Amino acid sequence: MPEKLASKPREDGGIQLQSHCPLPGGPLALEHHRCESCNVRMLSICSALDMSELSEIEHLSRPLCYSPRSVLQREGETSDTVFNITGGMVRLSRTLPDGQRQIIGFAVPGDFLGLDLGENIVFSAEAINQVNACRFQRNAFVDFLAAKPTLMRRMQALTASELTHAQDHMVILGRKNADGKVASFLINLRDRLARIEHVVAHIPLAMTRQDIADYLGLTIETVSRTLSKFAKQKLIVITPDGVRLLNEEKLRILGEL
Amino acid sequence: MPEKLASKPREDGGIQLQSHCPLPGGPLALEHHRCESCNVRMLSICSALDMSELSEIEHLSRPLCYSPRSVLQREGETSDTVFNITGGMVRLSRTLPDGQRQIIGFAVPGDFLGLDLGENIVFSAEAINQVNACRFQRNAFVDFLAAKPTLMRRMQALTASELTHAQDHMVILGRKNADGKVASFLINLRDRLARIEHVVAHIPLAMTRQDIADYLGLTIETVSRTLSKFAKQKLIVITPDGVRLLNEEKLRILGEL
DNA sequence: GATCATATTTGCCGTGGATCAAGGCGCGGG
DNA sequence: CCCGCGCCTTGATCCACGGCAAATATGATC
Repeated sequence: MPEKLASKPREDGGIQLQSHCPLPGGPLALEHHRCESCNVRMLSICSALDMSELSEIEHLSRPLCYSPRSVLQREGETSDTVFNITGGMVRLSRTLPDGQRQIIGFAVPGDFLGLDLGENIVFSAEAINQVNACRFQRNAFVDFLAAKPTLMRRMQALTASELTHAQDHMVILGRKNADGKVASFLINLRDRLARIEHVVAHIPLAMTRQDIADYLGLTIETVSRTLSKFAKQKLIVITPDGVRLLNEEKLRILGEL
Repeated sequence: MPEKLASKPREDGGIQLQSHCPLPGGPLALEHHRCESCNVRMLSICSALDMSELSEIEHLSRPLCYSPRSVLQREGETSDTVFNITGGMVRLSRTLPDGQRQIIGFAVPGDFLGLDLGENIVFSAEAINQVNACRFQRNAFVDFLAAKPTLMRRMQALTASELTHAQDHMVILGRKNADGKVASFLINLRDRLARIEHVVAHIPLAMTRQDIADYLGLTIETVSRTLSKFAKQKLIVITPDGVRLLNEEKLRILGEL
């Protein structure tokens, strides 16, 4: 099952909490916002910092903008940077020797890339739509971390929370049928976006059907059929750039098995 | 698919690195070993401690022995303790509302239970065979942690490593067929046990076939059939208490897809 | 050693989701 | 406006794995 690379990503729909950056060709540097007024501060590791620490870390970070389909880090390579995602959506994936892909998660604003603080990259991270991120030199970040116990504690809590989330996903992959997988995907995504934006009526699906399939351990056809079926059952409405949930209760029940 | 609870576990085969404890009925207190001479010290979080810190933590820990099928912690409940596993094997599992079970991992000596440091237990932990563990009061442990940055750093590294391992397992669950799942299970278990004991000729399978199935997202019949097939192909030999790998190379290739 | 309980294996058959194939849709470029 | 290229959908068929049931192995108890 060789990967066919998608070529024209959607640039719409995704969550965007920060300013725009117009051009492709490597990440574009953004003028520095004050961390103080960062919209994802309380969602990210930075919530552990007080105002003075915040201005310290501001000097360590480089706010960047990644265009759709650009790569933040590539599995198997090494990297000396870590990221704090502040806008857009990032696809995190691993590839099997035979080319099959498993998407292990979608990073949204507030998420941190590089929790393991090691130089070896174990999963790829690609911008799905326009992505804003604060980039840090890993060494500088580690040093800063060593000097700020509350931040270290926050990193630990975040990593543990990611671990729990990974376990949730194991349950989905190992024990749910196609309906259950797609239903819980929609519900989970809704809940996640609700923590960031507060508009939940419409769920933008910035990722492709193939991405969803690779996330849920299904094929693109099964994802498409299942969504069509849900639409036929009046559980959702499929729009050009996402879905609207009509019967969240029923979806939640479906998602339980 | 209601769970039928196994009733008579094997008490053999599993890894045992610490002393024996004869009786069931709640965990049995063990005389305290010196942490200094603990056989899993360098595998566990304790590797971050120097001799003086080691004797400090020794006073916080209670070495216990759990009999097969006893429960260290139960999903959905709360707990004020955390564990360092020093002997035996522990089954970590989650249960879906409809009773289906997903085993999210098998803890072996050196592994830590309670990485999230929260009071809510998100997965059950049950002794598969006789298990030895050092138990800590969570509050006391957290306080100790706050005073020992190197230990905190070690916890973080361990949590991140668990996260990576969880991602590996997502790939297995989402993208591998039955042969690939069973083959990588055997190879991974072998590699893991090799880090602890150094005898690798024979892999003891302390867990039941049902456990393996619930770990790999398969049914017990498929696990059994696959193992039989591997045996017929001379890749393994099935013994009463485990398997012996005959053709590790071929298994490794099978495990790649 | 006989009995019993549970775990495991094996055969048979059904099905959910994969695979193969054929359009349809949306969008950017000429 | 038309064309071409991906993405998405839908239908038809296949097959790996699940579900069921019966046979067998293992180990515990008396």
